[in-house]
Parts: sequence; structure tokens; C-alpha cells
Amino acid sequence: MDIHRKDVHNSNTPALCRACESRHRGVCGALTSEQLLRLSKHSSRRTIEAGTELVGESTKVKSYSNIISGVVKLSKMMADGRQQIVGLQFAPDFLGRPFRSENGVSAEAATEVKVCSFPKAVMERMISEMPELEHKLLDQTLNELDEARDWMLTLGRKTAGEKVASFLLLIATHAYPDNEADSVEFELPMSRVDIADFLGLTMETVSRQLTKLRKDDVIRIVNNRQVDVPDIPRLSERAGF
Amino acid sequence: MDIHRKDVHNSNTPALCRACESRHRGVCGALTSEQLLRLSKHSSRRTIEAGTELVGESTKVKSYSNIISGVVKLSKMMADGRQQIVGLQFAPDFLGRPFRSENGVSAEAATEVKVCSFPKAVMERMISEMPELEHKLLDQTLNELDEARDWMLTLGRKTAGEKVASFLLLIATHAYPDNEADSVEFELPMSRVDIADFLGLTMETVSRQLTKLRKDDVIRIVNNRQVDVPDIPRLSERAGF
DNA sequence: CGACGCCTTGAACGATGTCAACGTGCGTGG
DNA sequence: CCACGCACGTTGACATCGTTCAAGGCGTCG
Repeated sequence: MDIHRKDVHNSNTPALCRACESRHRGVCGALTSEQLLRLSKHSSRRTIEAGTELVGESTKVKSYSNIISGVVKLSKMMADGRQQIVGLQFAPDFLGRPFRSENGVSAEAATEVKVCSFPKAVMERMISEMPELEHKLLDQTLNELDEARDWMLTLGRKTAGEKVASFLLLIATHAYPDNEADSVEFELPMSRVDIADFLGLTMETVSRQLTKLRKDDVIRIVNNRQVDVPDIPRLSERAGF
Repeated sequence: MDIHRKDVHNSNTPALCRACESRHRGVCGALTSEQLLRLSKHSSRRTIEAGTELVGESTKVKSYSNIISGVVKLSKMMADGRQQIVGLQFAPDFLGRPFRSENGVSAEAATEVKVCSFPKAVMERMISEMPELEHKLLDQTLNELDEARDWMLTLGRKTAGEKVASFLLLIATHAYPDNEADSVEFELPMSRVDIADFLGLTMETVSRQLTKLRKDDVIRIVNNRQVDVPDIPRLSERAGF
């Protein structure tokens, strides 16, 4: 937090960044005030409403972004329309596929999302000049790879009930990364259809499994989006742990 | 190839590396002769027979490796024994999870495998000193992430028939990365059980789908391991493309 | 109030899993 | 060299889980 205070009094830190929740998180955390200044010359903050497509599956990428708040879903679609969500991104994740013009996934705002974007070229030049930046990027990418592989186990080997429980657990941990208590309540960042697309199930099966968890008193469903988990370890068991 | 010729006459290039098929591929491709020399002081080449565990799921990593030849399978297991293969690695992939003591996956030789290993500490010091090395690592990690996400679509949304076809296609492309022709023949690097664990199916279902592809003349099964694909585009269709 | 989006519930169906028998190739020991 | 056992794969009959299709509930907005 000392660094943060310093920034406040450091006239070099761009105004845009000084108030930014992610100034010291994600890739920006690797930058000095001077570097930040350079990047911020070209960056812009935007608020994007839920449902907006940020990046198309086969569109050229022209900019990168940092997620300031909200949830972004990454998905892939087959020719006949079958869809699979292949990842969720939260603040302060970096959004975009470096060193490739094509993307391979489409990114869509699941909730309202705030991002800070900069042009591809500027970002790539800075990456090549700053090992620290690339290191951060590698670190995030390795984490995403770990998460993707965890999810492959879920997709390939878990039952519908375990899948739904795993999903709730995932959201709970990401919504409150350092929650120590045994209970949480949170808002689901997406619809039943999206959850189904994330779990490789149908909407109906997701719905049935949620009511099953509710009837077994593992969760409380306040309304369609709001969920209480009184006993996280019990939910963990249901997820196959 | 000029670089390679130079190496042959360059007494600085370690003998171990001079004859190495991966000298100019993978992470080693990022190194100069001098750097290679430094790394090779601590590296050792080993041949590992099929079925040997290289890294345990929760064991501390003490070394990293480059795959020289063969196929390594990465897998995760649930408490009750259900298993999911979450990735296959081929030469010249880098094996090991940098910047983490725990692994999260276990690595096992699917075929006979040749690797070149070096101690964790040496590798990590070199990474921190050489941006080029870290760049290569980021590049490979991004590729693995892309592949993991492709596979999530396969696991979550494809039918058993499409899954098996996708698997054959994956092996075909990795066994012959730059095959231009419409036909291939190759040896499957793993058993039916392993294939099932990769596809999130049972061995029986894999077997049935393979015979179905054979009866439909999409593939020829020479013996349990040897497969001919006379018409790759036709196999692609079966895979959902 | 009606229409619409989103979700839930029910009933029937179908794809994949389970369980068990059988086949095939291969190495080992008689 | 054969007989046997064993590992691996195939095939069949049946069970099960998740999907499909269809109806209905609930909240919101015009």
C-alpha cells in the first residue's frame, strides 16, 4: 500500500491510472509510473453492458484489455451452433491473445464489464521491451492453463450433479478470492443457458441439479441469480472432492 | 540451417546438444551456444520406457525437461480413481510447471520417451536472466492453452463418434505436423483405456466407435495400434468440422 | 392485462455406461 | 512346439443418466 500512496503524490502517474482499482494488480502491477504513463497515452476506459461481444471467434484482434470489473466469458462454437464456454475471466485478468492475429475464442461480457483497452501494437512493443511485463503475462497464462485443465477433468469425468456443484464453487472462490468462512452468498454472473454451456450440459439438467441441491439443503436459491451456500465443505463434497 | 552448420564447427556448442534433434526447436532454440553450454553442464539425457511416471500429481518438481522424442500424457485423477488426460506433449515441448512447487498434473510416458532434463534452480535462474527464454515459454504456454480450450469443446459438446474422430485427427496432425496429403497412416501412441481417459469416455465406447469408423470405411485398423486414414477430410467431417 | 424472457418440471427417448462373455496376440514354462 | 495364462481389445445385453420435447410457472415491462 506504500507504493499506492507514493503514486497518489507522484505527478507522473496518469490520472486515469491513479484512480484505477487495478493499478497494482494484473499486468499493470508490473509497470512503473513512467511506463504506465506511456501506455496510458493510448489507453481508454470503457464500460460494456452485459451481453456485448468484445472479440469475435475469428476476428482480427486490434486491441488488448485489462478487466477492471465484471465477468467475461470466453467461448467456442461449432458450425451447427453447439457452444462451449472455455473460460471465465475476472478482474484483473488480461484479455486478448498475444502474438496471434486470430483469436480462436470469442469473448462476451457476462455481466456489465469495465475494461481498460490499448492498441495491439503499443502493447506488443512494450511487451518486447519489458521482461517484467512478459513475466506477468506468462504467469497469468500458466494460471489459465491450470484452470483449463481442472475444467477438463470436470467436463470429461464428473456427473451432472458434480458439475453444477463445481461451478458454484468456482464462482464462490472467484467472487470472494480470500473468503475464509464456511459460508458465502453471491450472485451468479450468468444465465442457466450459459452455465449449461460452461458445463457441457443442457439448461434443463442444470436447473434440475440446482433444485436437487436446494432440496438437499446444500444451497438456498434466493432468486434466479442469488445463491446462498451455508456450508462450503458440503458443497465441495458434492463437487467430487 | 546455417546456424546449425555454424554450431557443428563451434567448439562452444556442447557435444550433448550438437547431436540433439531439438537443438533449434523449443526452448533451446532461444539459446546461444554459450547459454547452451551453461545449461548443458547440468543437463542429462535419459530414455524413459512407456508407462513410467515422470512427475506425480502432487509431488514437488525438482527438474524440468525438454521432450526429444515420444509422447507424454498429462493427467488428473479424482479421489475415487476417475481419471482424465488433460494434455499430450510431443517433441520439442517443454515439460514442467515453472514458478510453482506443486504440479497439479501427473506426467507419464505414453510411448518410449527421450528427454533432456535440468535442475529446477538452474532453469529458473536462466529464465529470469533471459527474456528470450521466457518468451519461448510464453509462446508454448499460449499454444497449450489454445489446445486445452479446443479440447474443452470436444469434451463438453461432441458426441462419442466425434470425439474419437477428433482424437485420430489430433494424433495424425501431431505425428506428421506438415503433412499436406489427404491420407496418413500412423501408430496410436496409447491404449484404448488411455484414449477413453482423454476423451471422457469408456474403453468400450471408444472401441465401438473405432469399429464404426472402420465399417464405414473412414479408417482402416491394421492392428490395435496401427491406423490408416485414406481420406482426412472425411475424418474431419466425422469430427464435427 | 397480456406478452415475453427466463426458468422449472414432467414424460419419453436415446446415447453412453456397466457388466459379462468372448476373441486375439504374445510370452512363458512345460 | 504346444498349452496356458495374461493383457488388451471387441461385442452383446441391459441399465442409467442426461437429453429432448412439451407444458406450465414466475416476474417484468409495455
